[in-house]
Amino acid sequence: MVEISSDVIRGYNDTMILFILLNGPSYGYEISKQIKSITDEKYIIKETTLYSAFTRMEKNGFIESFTADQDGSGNGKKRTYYRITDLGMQFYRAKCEEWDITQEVVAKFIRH
Amino acid sequence: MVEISSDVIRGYNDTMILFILLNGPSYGYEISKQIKSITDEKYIIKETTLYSAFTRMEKNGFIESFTADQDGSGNGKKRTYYRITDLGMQFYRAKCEEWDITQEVVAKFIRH
DNA sequence: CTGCCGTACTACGACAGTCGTACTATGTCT
DNA sequence: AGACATAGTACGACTGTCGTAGTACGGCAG
Repeated sequence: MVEISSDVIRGYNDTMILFILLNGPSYGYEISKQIKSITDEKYIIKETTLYSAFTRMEKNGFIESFTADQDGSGNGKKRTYYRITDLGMQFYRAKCEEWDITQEVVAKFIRH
Repeated sequence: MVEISSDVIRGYNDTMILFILLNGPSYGYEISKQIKSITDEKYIIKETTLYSAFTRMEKNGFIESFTADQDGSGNGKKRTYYRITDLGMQFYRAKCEEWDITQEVVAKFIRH
């Protein structure tokens, strides 16, 4: 099993998180599980990486946080949810474009 | 013009350098020019990044250095050349495989 | 003959993002 | 009672990249 090094994904963790948030607000644990399942467990984001990404992206205005109950039962258990902002959308789209170029560039140095 | 962020390429600078060295020994300045021309100036490696990559890769046993004249004239002007080692070859091949997976993984989070 | 550009580096410190480790706390399953 | 999943926070270390600066030589223009 080929491991993806963090130095490669670095700079795309934010993009992955924002992608999940395109489908509506979500929270840490759920997002990490989704990334895991989308990639067939090929990439598992570390908790610390994830939560520090939240802090950074909220500071940058790419996401907004709010707290809500775990279920609709109002039983008091809270979770921190995140929602993508317009600025976050813009950033996400820019990253997608950048990815195309990056792919092209790196491919020139790959030989099989 | 879309700029490639260093956080994306990070972890592939070494691979690029090794790719150049597949065609035989080379040295810093020449390698940087080749990367620039191969990528149509889409990616320009910083000098400091390049030379610190040399140090790191030599320590890791991926490359070997030797000094030689600038031209064949033996006029005393020296350059530091680098040659890829067997271990470097192995590393390069592993990185190529890793790239395939990475591409696949990241693509799942890109929407156009 | 002076200054600038291209070549070919080295040194040093700053910074950002990731990661290891550890800790808290609740609920459920066995 | 203890393990496991959930849902995080705190803190310090590490790595690779980058900005800045400085050295040194050769060639060419003005």
